[in-house]
Amino acid sequence: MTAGNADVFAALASPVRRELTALLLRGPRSVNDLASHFEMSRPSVSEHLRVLRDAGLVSEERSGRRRLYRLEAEPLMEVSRWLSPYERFWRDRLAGLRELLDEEDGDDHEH
Amino acid sequence: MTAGNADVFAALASPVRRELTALLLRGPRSVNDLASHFEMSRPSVSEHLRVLRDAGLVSEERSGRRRLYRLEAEPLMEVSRWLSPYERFWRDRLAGLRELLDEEDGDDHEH
DNA sequence: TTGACACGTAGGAAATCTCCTACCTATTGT
DNA sequence: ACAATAGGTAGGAGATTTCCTACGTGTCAA
Repeated sequence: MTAGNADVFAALASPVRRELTALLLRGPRSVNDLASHFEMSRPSVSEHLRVLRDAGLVSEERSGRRRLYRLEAEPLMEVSRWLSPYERFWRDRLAGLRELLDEEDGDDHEH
Repeated sequence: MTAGNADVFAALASPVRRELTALLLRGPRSVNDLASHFEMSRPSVSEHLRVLRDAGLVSEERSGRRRLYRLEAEPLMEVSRWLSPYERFWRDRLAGLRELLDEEDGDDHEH
């Protein structure tokens, strides 16, 4: 029961929390370690970690007087599964664009 | 300059807005069409569309007195790019797990 | 045992989000 | 021209987020 109820997208909506997950990608870290990368107070970082934990994105392991936070894969896989129909969508879009560029030599393209 | 400044993750944080993008995956739709799928008032849907637009996730095309909203691929590709290092991460996790299951026949597994 | 350390929680202020009901403009059909 | 349609905007209420400073608890080291 590691809890994975709360909204993963909402958890990832905060840049701070995305930064936290990026740090945890390199391996488990303690709260102070994580907090040292931010201007924010340590308790605020703790609160962000709580949100990530409620979304199941991280788990904590008590190790002495420290707690190691560890990234969990499942919710991220969920995001990936959510994304996949859109992936198909943009592949079609790009295929269409490429087709158009191949047959015409138009010169009125943005980007 | 279709605008893509605002935070894509924040835009996708709302279930309503994810539902809107899902609807738009099937093709461009007018605001009333979209709004008919929700309990919410039409102006509220308009506001959600504005958030999606600010994130570049949708664009609008004026067609007579209606406006067709259309899903845009780029911000979703951005999400996919953000996700890819994590994809590698969970592949490693799953590989490690499989390895472990192959060599041991342990019986003390959660989940 | 006692002080220092690591961390969570409480409570609150300020900002932001989400929804509403008016209300306004633009376009279409008659 | 006029009524109906489509949809954006204003302003505001209530909920939620995000940050802070205290403060409490558990653990280690001397």
